[in-house]
Amino acid sequence: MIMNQLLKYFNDFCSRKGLNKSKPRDSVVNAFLQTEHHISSYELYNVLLKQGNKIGYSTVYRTLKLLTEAGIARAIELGCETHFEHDYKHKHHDHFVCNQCGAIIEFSSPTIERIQDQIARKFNFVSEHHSLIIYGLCQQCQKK
Amino acid sequence: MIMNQLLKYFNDFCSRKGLNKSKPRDSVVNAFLQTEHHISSYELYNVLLKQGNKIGYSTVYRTLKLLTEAGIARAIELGCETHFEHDYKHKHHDHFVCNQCGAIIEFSSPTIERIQDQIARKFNFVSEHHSLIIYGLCQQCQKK
DNA sequence: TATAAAATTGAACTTGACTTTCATTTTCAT
DNA sequence: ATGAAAATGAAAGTCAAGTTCAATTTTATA
Repeated sequence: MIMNQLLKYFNDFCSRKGLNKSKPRDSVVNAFLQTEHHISSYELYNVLLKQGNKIGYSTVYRTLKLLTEAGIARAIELGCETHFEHDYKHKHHDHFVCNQCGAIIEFSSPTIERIQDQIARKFNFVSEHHSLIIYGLCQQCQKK
Repeated sequence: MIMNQLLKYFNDFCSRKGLNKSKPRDSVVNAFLQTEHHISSYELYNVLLKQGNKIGYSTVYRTLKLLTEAGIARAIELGCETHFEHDYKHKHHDHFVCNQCGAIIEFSSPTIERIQDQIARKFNFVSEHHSLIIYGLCQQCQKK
């Protein structure tokens, strides 16, 4: 999806919520939409500072929360740290985490999704969402 | 496995590491071996206090780390809190977490394990361990 | 456009889990 | 028994997350 469309989508979402416009928030939204893959709130905050924005961490934090609420960002709990990635029209996926270099690699498997649903049903549990992280060694680190 | 055997196993582990014996540590080990399912370090600490033990949180924390190192306890990251469960000769399993009441329910599925290994291989990733948490509603909370 | 009410910001603070530090106490080999 | 080494636990330090509130910015209305 094109960034302008996402921007409009988010602005509409904010209007519906009765929120005012603000430059700091816009800069966070833009920076987030330009990220690839995962980013933590602190990482995004630092990206914004490096780009020369005058911004506080709270605004980054709050905007990421808004983006998540709007369905544009998706929060992933990695240990104690939350990472955010694009959600809108991106299908669910899971993650490999390299124990050596910390790389986070996405993957998705319809089979795993299906089996998880089966198991939840078997245990009379209603599955709402899930988190699967496979820890190990990425291709680069195996060579070393 | 019988508790006395686990105790011996742990004491041998400590001997090999050149650790001295200590009463506070023993009380933590005993309390942990008597738990069922998951417990956080603070929960275990409170159990010990309620039982009338004079103990500091650090000792509980350090002993759980030792137990994990020995392969008797297994650490599970649940959001920001680490829970510990019995590991020795207990097979790996995953968890449901109820979004309503917070209940943690164990399940295991050889199929899921197998497919995870397949996928890791497909992505040239060496799987060392994994964490799968399915969030949703437990049986009780569905009724409400 | 001017103004006042309402929303937003961001520095600082609070929280909660985890981890370390270090003076005191306990253990253990001699 | 005694002294070196290890263990303890109160207190302090981290780190990310979440909250507070005075100051600033935005917006609706005059």
